[in-house]
Amino acid sequence: MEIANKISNAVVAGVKELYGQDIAPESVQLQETRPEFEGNVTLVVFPYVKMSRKRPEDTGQEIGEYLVKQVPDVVARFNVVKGFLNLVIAPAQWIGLLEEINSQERFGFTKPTEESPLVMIEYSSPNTNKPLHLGHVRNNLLGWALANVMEANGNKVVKTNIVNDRGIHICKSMLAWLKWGNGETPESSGKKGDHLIGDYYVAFDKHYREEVKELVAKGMDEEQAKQEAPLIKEAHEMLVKWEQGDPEVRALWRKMNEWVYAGFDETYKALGVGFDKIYYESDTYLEGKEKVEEGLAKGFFYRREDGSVWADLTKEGLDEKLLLRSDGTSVYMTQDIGTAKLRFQDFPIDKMIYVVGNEQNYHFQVLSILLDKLGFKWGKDLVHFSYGMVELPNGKMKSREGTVVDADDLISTMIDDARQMSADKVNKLEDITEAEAKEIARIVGMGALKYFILKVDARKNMLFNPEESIDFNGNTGPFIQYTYARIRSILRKAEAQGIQRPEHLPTNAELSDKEISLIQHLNDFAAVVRQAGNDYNPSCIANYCYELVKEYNQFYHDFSVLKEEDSNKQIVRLALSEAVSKVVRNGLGLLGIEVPERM
RNA sequence: GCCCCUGUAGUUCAAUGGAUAGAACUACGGUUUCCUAAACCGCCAAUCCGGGUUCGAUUCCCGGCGGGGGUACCA
Repeated sequence: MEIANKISNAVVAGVKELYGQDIAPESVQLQETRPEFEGNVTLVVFPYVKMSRKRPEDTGQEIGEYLVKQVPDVVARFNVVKGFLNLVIAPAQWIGLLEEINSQERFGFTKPTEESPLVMIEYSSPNTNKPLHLGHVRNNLLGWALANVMEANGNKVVKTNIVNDRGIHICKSMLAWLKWGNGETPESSGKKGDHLIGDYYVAFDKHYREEVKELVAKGMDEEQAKQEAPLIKEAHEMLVKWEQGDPEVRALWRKMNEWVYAGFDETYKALGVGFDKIYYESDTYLEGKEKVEEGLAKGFFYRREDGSVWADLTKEGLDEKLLLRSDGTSVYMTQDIGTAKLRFQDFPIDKMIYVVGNEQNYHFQVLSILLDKLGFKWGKDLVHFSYGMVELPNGKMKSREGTVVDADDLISTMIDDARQMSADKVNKLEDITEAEAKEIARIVGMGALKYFILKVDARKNMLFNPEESIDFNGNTGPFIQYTYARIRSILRKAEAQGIQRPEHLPTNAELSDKEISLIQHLNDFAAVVRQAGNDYNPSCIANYCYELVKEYNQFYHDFSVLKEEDSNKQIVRLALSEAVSKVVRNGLGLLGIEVPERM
């Protein structure tokens, strides 16, 4: 960055002196020089041809001459190809840059201060009637990664989760459990609590559909049958009892939710995600109603004849939106308003980020307007971090059709596969304990899963094929982890041999083009972290880590570190290796991917 | 119908408006006396179609076509 700044400023001065025009330093377009040309940094000169009124080649020549004259310690020499001015940077600059990268443990990160804005990130937000699936996994990994990225960009971050713990869906599970459960518990069955509840949800649906089918066979039309089926009526009665605070229903609800939470906690732990503050819908939905009444009193909303409450957003180019049903019960929007109220009471939020799938884009557009009207200062600029769906080869995941990829199954499969993979390797580590092997399999298996999901642009839908297991070779987490482990091995051996990297690198050390290019890429890390924060998109970090490691790997076969005779070169290579391992560790760390010291 | 997102090798993914659009997987062929072969190298292969803006468009704008999502008492 430092080098780019120096060049940018010099170009600004040059354009001023040569052509008498003022340009902004940020507008200067610099890029890495293509390997087929001599140079390290390339200035795109097309923007200046209008000012110079000369051919691109001549313009480049003039600017190049100016740079060599004015900043000789930075720009050693140059050449011009078409409209591209290729600059050769003085080697000492690169050494200085490498030294700087190595001197900072958290290179590229900005530390939050007391004055930093407080960003709250909501993610995960599960329903308590079924276990987590692959879609939730994407949500959780993105939420966690984004929280890390925001923090690395100098924000104070509060991670939060809103648990949808009430509603008709939970009543369905409860009812099924009462009818067919025979008192089954997680302990008695050996099932994880969330899976147990999920099974009863499925059981409800199965019996319910049978009932509907019977009614239809008797001549009732399908819509009516869906309303009239005894099971659904019973579930509704249970929901009413719940709302009335019926002790028995509430006790059962509490018990079964506890089972689910215990199950979720296991999954969260395996995924390596967590929260600073958890909200429950059962606590927030009444707050939402209150807030809506308040808005009604202030004239933001209106009540229809049937008693339902609406927001008219036609002026904003949207539709009218229901806020309270005619029977007075709350809807999704109401609950989100209530949750916002509690959150604002609990924290001085400057910015709110909701990690929620893109199927709810419209919902958040509306929520933003409503919160703004209701006086939440961050409402207008709330961020809906809208990520794409995970699709299966035959379409979307649908729990009713049994086409869901269960999170727990997927996690254990990945870890088992990683274990299998290392067992198959010819050169597997010998002096390894069982516990260590297990831990490595966990890190690698989870690394493969997390990277697979996080490398994809969050906004886009992505495809997961359950038939093909997630790869461990190529553009994958394990590939990066493996390189990291090898570098660590080199560093351990260097230390054992008493080879030390001095604080200041030898300024006269020679650098190859590839080494310079690697330093440039290391330096890019800071910009990538910033970009991830600005775009709310962690995927660029994943792809960056891959590129960096791939480049290092190519080196690895070209040069030796420990066997290099020239001590200056050896020290530089050691420093490079150390920098790569550090940047990769920090980069993957932002994504929630761990690195093994050996594998 | 209306609104939003999206379209890149056989497949899964990249590419601040910049030079010859990159990887990976798959197929085939090489490379271990050498810091961990979960590696490296080689080879085949793509911007949905038509306009526009620009010195320059996968990228921005308009129009088609294809895919996904949303659309007022589900969450």
